[in-house]
Amino acid sequence: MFSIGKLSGSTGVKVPTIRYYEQIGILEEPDRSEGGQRVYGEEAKKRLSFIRHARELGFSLDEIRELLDLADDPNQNCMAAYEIAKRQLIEVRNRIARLTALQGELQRMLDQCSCNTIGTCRIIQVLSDHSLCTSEHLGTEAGCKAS
Amino acid sequence: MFSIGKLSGSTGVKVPTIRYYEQIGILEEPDRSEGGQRVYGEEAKKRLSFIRHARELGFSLDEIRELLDLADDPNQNCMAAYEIAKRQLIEVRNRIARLTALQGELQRMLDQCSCNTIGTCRIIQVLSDHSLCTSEHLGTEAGCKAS
DNA sequence: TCTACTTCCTCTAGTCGCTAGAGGTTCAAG
DNA sequence: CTTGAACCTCTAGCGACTAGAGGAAGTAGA
Repeated sequence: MFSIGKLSGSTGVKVPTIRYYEQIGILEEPDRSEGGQRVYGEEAKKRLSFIRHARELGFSLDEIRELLDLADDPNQNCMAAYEIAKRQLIEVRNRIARLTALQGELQRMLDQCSCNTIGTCRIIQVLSDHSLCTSEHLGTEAGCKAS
Repeated sequence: MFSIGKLSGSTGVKVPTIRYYEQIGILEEPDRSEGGQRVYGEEAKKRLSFIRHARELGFSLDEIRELLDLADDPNQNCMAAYEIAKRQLIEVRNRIARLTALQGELQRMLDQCSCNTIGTCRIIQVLSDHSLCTSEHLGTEAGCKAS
């Protein structure tokens, strides 16, 4: 029996995130104390750990919802889980490929920069002119900075 | 002199995205036709191509704003641009490292799955129990599926 | 028991980089 | 002159949280 803070501490999932998971329905509504505060048991902890681990492995919350449904029914065939994981693996591979192309391009940019004035700066030049790039780095691999 | 549609076609940036860039101030407000429609010149096209290319290379719009400011002043020292690009390269390297760990873990999960029932499914087991993982895959590399 | 302090509650709004849609106007071709 | 595409503004939504306001509940020490 723990409070949301203890649950957070023991799983590494932040308190507002736990409440968010409850809100979107991937975590059950827990019992409440007399004063109305959330009280969790072991089952909730297991479920939250599962979610956290799956998030770390890059699964979306929708995929996790599916995986949790599967996990709740131990007699089902696990082909569906296999498919979800396989899709994720392919996704990860693609992202690695795109990022590797980016890495090469960035490295080349930096290598060629002699750090004089902006007017002659290779970095600015390359950004201005895609044709100066060697590889294709076309993936939309942008805007998802890890925190 | 082109309309927003032509600009979109020649740069590969979608029309609403161009308007969005204007709204957040990284693209100048263009002249307007008598009827009030946007009319762009070569300069806008160059700037938008720059933005697009930088986005492809994974820079955030804030970083692009900085890079554009730098590009506008050709006498400045390009150290600042170098730093921005270097930061980005480090970021990309980190993401590759995290994703590679994920990839390994997912692969291992799939390899061990014999596809019987959920009750014995290795995928579900691994997700339930982090200690079954070999490598550390702790990065928050989640939720940013490429489109 | 009182007090102080931490933790908890709900609610709303913001993050990033767009994307979608409503409801209306302008433009270009035939 | 008509048609239909492209344009306009505005608001709201996506995913997965994060931040903050304003207040209630729980807990540890005096």
